[in-house]
Amino acid sequence: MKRADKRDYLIDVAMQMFNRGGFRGTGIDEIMAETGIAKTTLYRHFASKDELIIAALAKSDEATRDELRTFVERASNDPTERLLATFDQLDIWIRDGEFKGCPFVAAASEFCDVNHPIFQQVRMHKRLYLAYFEELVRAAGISDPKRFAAQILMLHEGAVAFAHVLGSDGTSFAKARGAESVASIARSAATHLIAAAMKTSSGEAEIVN
Amino acid sequence: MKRADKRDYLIDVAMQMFNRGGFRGTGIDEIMAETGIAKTTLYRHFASKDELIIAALAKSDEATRDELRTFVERASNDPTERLLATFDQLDIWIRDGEFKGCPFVAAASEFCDVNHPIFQQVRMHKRLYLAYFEELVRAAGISDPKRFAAQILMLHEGAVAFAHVLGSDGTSFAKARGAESVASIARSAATHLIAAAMKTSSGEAEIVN
DNA sequence: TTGAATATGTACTCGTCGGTATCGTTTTAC
DNA sequence: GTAAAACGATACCGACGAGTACATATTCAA
Repeated sequence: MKRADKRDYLIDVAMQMFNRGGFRGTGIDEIMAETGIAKTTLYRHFASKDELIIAALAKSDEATRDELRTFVERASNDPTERLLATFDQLDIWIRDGEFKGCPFVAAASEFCDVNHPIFQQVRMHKRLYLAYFEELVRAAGISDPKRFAAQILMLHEGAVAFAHVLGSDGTSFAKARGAESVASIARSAATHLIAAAMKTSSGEAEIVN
Repeated sequence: MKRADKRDYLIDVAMQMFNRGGFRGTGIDEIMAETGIAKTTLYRHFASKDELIIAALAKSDEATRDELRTFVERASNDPTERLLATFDQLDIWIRDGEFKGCPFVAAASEFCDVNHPIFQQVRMHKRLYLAYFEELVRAAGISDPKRFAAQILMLHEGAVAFAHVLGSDGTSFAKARGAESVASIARSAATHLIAAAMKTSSGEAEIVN
């Protein structure tokens, strides 16, 4: 394995383990054991555990945003449908057996000092996510796209937290109510929000609460 | 200070510190230093740190649900207004300088094994929260209250995560857009959802996505 | 007042975890 | 083919954190 590949492999495995066991909860030694890469080598690639975490989050940020983007572009050409498609992708993520909530939110909880570089990394990720939503909202011709994008993001984050704690599959909620997934419930909420937003932006400016 | 009071004081201070510095991030020694209570005494009250955490979460669960309940009951008699009032209380919480995201969600991230008693405690808390929302939704005469309550809870959780990472005050979002708070944006979304739900439940059963 | 329960303080154990040092081996680049 | 860089293994360090032991002081009930 080439040097660069080794670095990438390290990042990938580490991210997976952080997801499963938390950031503070996953030790360097465990990452060593799992990857089969020596500690010395690890520390030649990353100056510290924190830097490994940051690198892992950075790569994950890129990857998830890319995936979302391509998923949305393939889903439809209609801007409104595209906005809704983000919930379909969310659904896939949540249903996937590895789902353990949003690792970025988890990182923000574990490294809760706002000035900590890891927290900053998380903030950057969410800003970019929000910016992408804003782009989609703008394309759909909805007024006050910043605000509406925030609402959509909230629905996403909420669905993730909900599914994480209450269980996406079976445990407590989903099973009780047919087979409707958490993400699809969020999607349905988004549908109503979009309908309402379309109505107000097509007519006169209207104040709703 | 009486024994029981000491226990309570311990729990309160610990919870505050967990909020600020995370659960794993806050050491027993720091709690000692902050409370002025000796380690021996602490361990006479709680068998382990985990039990202290569980006790702290349990008390916080009671307290927050009680606060919400009384806030809502004082806010209005109209069931719909009551549902919306939950967002006003959310607003107060988020704006409060101590806000660091939801400690329950943080706990679920840090103790991410689903069978861990701390995770279970978190799950229980969210179930109770959800049940209360369901109660409010039912009172408002909205159909499929379980589902709708889930949507409201998602909006809440989403607003909390959003404000935690992106900053409720100033940092990146709120300041840019006038003085509108994250919670009030979520509230506005809830308004639209309620309006849509009222419309469909007053007429014929209607399938919306 | 006296005895039992409870508190304090300090010092200690013991495991873990992040990070380093050393040294011999393998790979890569030219 | 050879030098330089990268890798692996193992042992190690220092810090910290959870939890205990123990000897002393304080409260409180009978």
